[in-house]
Amino acid sequence: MGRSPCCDKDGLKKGPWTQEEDIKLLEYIQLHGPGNWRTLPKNAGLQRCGKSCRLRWTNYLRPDIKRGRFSFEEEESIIQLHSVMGNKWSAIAARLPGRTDNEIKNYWNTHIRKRLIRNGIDPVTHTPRLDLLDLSSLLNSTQFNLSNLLNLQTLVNPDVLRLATLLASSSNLENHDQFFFNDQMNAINQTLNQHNLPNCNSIPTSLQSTQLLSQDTQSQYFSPNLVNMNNQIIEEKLMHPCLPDNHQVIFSSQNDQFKTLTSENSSFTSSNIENKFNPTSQNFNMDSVLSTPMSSPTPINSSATLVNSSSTEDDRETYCSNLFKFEIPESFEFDDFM
DNA sequence: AAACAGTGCAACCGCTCTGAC
DNA sequence: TGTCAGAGCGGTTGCACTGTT
Repeated sequence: MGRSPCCDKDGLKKGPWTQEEDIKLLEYIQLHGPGNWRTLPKNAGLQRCGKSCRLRWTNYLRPDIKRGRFSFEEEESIIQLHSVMGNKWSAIAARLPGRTDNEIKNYWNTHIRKRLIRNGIDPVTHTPRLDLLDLSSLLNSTQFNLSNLLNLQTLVNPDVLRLATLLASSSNLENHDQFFFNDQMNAINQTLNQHNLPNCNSIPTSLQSTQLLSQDTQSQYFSPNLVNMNNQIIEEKLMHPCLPDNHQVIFSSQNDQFKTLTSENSSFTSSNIENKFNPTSQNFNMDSVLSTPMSSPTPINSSATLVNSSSTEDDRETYCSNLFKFEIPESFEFDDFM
């Protein structure tokens, strides 16, 4: 059973490639182009398996390969894409110019996966492991009674999420933090599911609540063009079980696309109503929601550490850990919030 | 300083899948 | 329909480097 090997392995070299071998392979491919890997080694004068040549080319010698450390943006993209695609490394690599599937896979296994685990996030499901979450400290706080909260099923969805939203927005989360915040939102929904509560996916909508956004802020988010474009884009109140009456959503009636808060370089559209409020949807982009400047009606401290693309491994670790530590100030009245 | 353990990464292996013929 | 080459994937190996004892 099984197919014959791609080439006769006897006498073929294995292990690290030498500079001479690289030059031979490069020169041959420059003349004839990549492909026909079975005959390539012989024609190029290489004592290598065709597959080895192909891997050497695709993973190292290709001119568009980007070497060096992954930037934070790349890392963030990998996590985001992995949450959607799983271990489809080539598909992920196709969206990261200059990076190979093997490189991404290695980086995932040696860095990202470990970091997610350390920070209580399941690297497979991308949902925080609630048993490890510091959110438990919040739930166990003297001002927070989970059982009381769970009895208020009509309020729990939008308001718990509003609380999380407030915490996040007041933390001035930047792009890096927002991605992990997205995972936390999933965890909250997971908690609701565990208690047989309706899963509320109204996070983007909650962020647009008129309770949270001043008129000025709203006009800042939604350009006049968006609103007045021949009445093709309208403001509409969607019927959603999680939404209080004053929650509003803006979407285009022309192409049935949801228009949400846009940051300077990202916007979120969705092709149908169902996806509009589903943060786990492939089309959902938490960045576009959370990266928008927002007023913070309840100043709450956060220990989230801002990290830029040149941050160190320790920095990333710090912000990952701190992201799960919502610090509730003494002055914060949970009863008032509820 | 030496031995050892841990880590990161390039490369490989064995297998499956896909598309062309 | 079967065969084959190429592509892709998960897992593993080997080695260099670094940190710890």
